[in-house]
Amino acid sequence: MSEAEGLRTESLAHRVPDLAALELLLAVARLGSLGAAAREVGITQPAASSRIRSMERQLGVALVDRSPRGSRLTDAGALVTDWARRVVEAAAAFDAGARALRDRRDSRLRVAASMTIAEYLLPGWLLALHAERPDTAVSLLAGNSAKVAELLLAGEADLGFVEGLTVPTGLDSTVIARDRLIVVTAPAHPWARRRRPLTAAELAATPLILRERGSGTRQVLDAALGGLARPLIELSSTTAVKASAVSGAGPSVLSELAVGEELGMRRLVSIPVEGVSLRRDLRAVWPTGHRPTGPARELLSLTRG
Amino acid sequence: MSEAEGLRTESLAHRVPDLAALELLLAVARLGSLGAAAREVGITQPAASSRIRSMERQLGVALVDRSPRGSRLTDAGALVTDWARRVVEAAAAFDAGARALRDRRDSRLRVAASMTIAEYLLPGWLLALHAERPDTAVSLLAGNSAKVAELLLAGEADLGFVEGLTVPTGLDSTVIARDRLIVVTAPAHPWARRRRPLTAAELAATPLILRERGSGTRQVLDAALGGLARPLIELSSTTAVKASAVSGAGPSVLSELAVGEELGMRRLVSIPVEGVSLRRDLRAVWPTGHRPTGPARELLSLTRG
DNA sequence: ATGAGGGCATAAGCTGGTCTTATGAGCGAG
DNA sequence: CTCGCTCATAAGACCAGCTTATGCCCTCAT
Repeated sequence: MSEAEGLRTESLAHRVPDLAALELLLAVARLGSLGAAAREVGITQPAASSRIRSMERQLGVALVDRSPRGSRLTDAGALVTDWARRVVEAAAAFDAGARALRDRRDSRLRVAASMTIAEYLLPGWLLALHAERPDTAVSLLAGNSAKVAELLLAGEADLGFVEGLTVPTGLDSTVIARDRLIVVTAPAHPWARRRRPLTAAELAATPLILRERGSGTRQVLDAALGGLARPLIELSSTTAVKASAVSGAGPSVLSELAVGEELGMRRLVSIPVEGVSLRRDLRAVWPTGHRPTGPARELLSLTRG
Repeated sequence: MSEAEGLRTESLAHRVPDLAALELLLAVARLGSLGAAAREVGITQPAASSRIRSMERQLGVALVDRSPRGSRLTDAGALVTDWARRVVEAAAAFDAGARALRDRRDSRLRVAASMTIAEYLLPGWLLALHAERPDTAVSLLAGNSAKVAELLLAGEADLGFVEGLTVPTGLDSTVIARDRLIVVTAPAHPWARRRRPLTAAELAATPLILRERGSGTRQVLDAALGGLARPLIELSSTTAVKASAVSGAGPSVLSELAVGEELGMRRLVSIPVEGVSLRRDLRAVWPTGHRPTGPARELLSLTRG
């Protein structure tokens, strides 16, 4: 309670309305009425009125034009609503993922996935599946390729997703997407100012921030360079690798799935490379002969395109 | 209070921990200790302990392994944390945008931007700027190209961003990115099953869901088709157009910036087109002769790559 | 013209969640 | 063996946000 606390940069949570308020705002935008929005989210009209008002106070911006025949977003409100939609979508993905982690047993569809896929792609697929088949309970187990294969072969999972180069024996597969590994550095790194692409030899000769051996990402890189990748540090999660690269510890090689956000915000920059193929296939896998049916087939069809 | 209410699908806000809890989880992941994380976010250790515990109850998943010498994430916890990070990042973008809307006057940098750029790109740039120059207050005014030009020429904005085909007279500009308009439909639309690309003539002959005339998107499309785009409906926001297209009302033409999420989740599919260039430049603009300096130059350098 | 109905705002009171302080217990290092 | 770090538990205070009960404004239809 000291005075000094007043000077701290208050956390996001104090500056950003909570999810209930953001959902309410989206409902107001869609329905054009505070009362109707209140009904939709299951609160009373005065509660909605007060919530929107306190959100406007918090943001310091008028969001809705109230009139005796409804409420419309102001220009600023429309913009805020669009940004709010992205927060709510991220929360929906979080929810879809968390449900799948919880619904361990007795699920109609048990999925095993590699970390990168579980992290970046699966929540979206689960949302899409939920939109089409709201009552399909899905459970998720995450692990490396070997673990995914083991679960499938033991009958403890119905459908798997892997990102390595090889398909584990005993499994059939189909390619559902392609991924590309890219070389990234912090913007301050000398490589960021190169005018010519990096050569494979240069890449192989430079110590890199890498995932541990055995990860799908590392496998692909080692294969592309002929088993030569030199680690500067080895870290056990993609997130740790990214954080290290952003902080300028050195160059790294990461899936473009993992670094989209960082590239967009220029926390990392992509370095062109020539003479080496860093593409890899993302595959759905299942025990040989047991073509996916039912919910598994449904999910699979959502992932292809 | 009827019993039936217990059966309603509870809203996201009831199933997703609030932002403060998610930030706390990220701090625990980074620091490896509940107490240290508590200090970082400015609460006491028991509060952090209880918050994490109730989050675990809410999600039905154990997130951290507690030990007398620290706390580490479980496997499921690591996954949840990665999903949480995306929610927090979306919230940070929301916050950056909202601050810019609020800080109207007396800002060191006044930005005017077209809707699409304000909606999809600017929050990320503002976050990056804030990371490098935490004390730069930025204000944002959104409008169409004409409005942006007007603000710049009246000296009410320091830097503008537009997405149209032409640069308004009296302004200098530089291309900061390229955008592409793509033809999209709901997955059920016949076009989604075509094997050959759409021709320009087919596109011009088909009524489309479009933004109103005068929007940057519409300008580009009209120019590419020779002024011929036929509207099925005209809507005044990108969001409304997307919603209409997702619902299957018909094909639409939208910026790839706007539909990334929808394509990823297969709520929309992209239809290849031949014989027509739907690329457009995104430009930073400023009054002729007044090259951006100071914060404006800083922001500009973040947007280029 | 006049009432019905939908829209929003305000006031008062309750409730529940979440924080704080205070304390205890496990483990490791000096 | 004790200090220092970890986390857990208990008790009480506090505050935010909800509901219920109103009232006013505007529009539309009778």
